[in-house]
Amino acid sequence: MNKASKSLSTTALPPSEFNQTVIRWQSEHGRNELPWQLEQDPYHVLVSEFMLQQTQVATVIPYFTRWLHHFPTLATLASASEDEVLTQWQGLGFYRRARNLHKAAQYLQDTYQGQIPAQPQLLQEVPGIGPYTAGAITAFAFNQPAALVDGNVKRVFCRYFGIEQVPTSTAADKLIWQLAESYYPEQDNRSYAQGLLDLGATICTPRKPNCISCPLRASCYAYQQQRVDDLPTKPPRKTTPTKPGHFIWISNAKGIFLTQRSGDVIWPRLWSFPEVTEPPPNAALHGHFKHTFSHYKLAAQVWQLAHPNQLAETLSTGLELISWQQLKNIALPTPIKRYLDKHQQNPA
DNA sequence: GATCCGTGGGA
DNA sequence: TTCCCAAGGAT
Repeated sequence: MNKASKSLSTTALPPSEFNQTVIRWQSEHGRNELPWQLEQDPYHVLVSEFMLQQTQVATVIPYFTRWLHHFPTLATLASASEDEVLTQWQGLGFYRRARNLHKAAQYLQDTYQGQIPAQPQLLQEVPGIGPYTAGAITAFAFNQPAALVDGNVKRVFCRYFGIEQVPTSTAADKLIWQLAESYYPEQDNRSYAQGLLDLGATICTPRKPNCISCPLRASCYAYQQQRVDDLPTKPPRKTTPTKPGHFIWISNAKGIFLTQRSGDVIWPRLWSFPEVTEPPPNAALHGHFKHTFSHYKLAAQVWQLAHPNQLAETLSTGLELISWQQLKNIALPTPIKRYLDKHQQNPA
């Protein structure tokens, strides 16, 4: 017995009873009609898993539906342009996921003739697929045995097994993955994996879990010890800084001058007002907006200039005049899109 | 190991 | 208003 497992719950069910309990509960109370569950198409699972990375189901659903309409197959996605991909992703956030999904489709076309492998170690070679997504695709697309650990699994396991370490720590991550490897079933892993996620999303929630409806409560460490509100252990919270930002508004009757951002900044490869480090001299304030990211807040000021040549030499990227009509066909960050919607009526 | 990367909804 | 956090991965 290793050090980590010594302090774990001694009332936990053995794997076979645990996973059968989860499977039975899933068939009765789990989610079985999500859009990516309707047809057992590995491409649908692939797309959904990329979109669901750090993003809630309700947010993903409309994006997923539109995506399949626009890119119905892996081949259509692989042959699409990056701009087209980003336009379909705009507003969903974490835009690297979109570029990774695009690269993944091309990789799968080139390497496997468009077939998605059913083995986690092969899947992890695919751009944008890490340990969780590899297990998820194996389970959900192919109903094959594999472990998977996401935020739901971490929360359920921390409570059920009495894991005290902060779930984002390396120690907890290693322990939870070891448990996940020990507990998945050889048969019916799709229902088991879905059941774990469903439990975490609908019963074993971060706040006010509905323990009375949980099929695992009788053998759950946190429930028995009345420590459901203590586990998983909260990490120390950090304050997010507020950063100033300066954007430039240059418009005329035809359209507005925008720039496509570089690939290694926030909003990579999306279009926005040109951004500068300092307000330009003699510029009038056109407006302002605030926006909250995952790790900082942006307090933006938008400065108005009459002509693009007032700015050209201070910018690293080129300006393009985007017609007012074309705005709906390019990928815009949400606050830029919002600002444009607000000011486009009187664009002067 | 720590940081970066979006956005929206709920309490 | 503020804070939390969601089917994580890459660097």
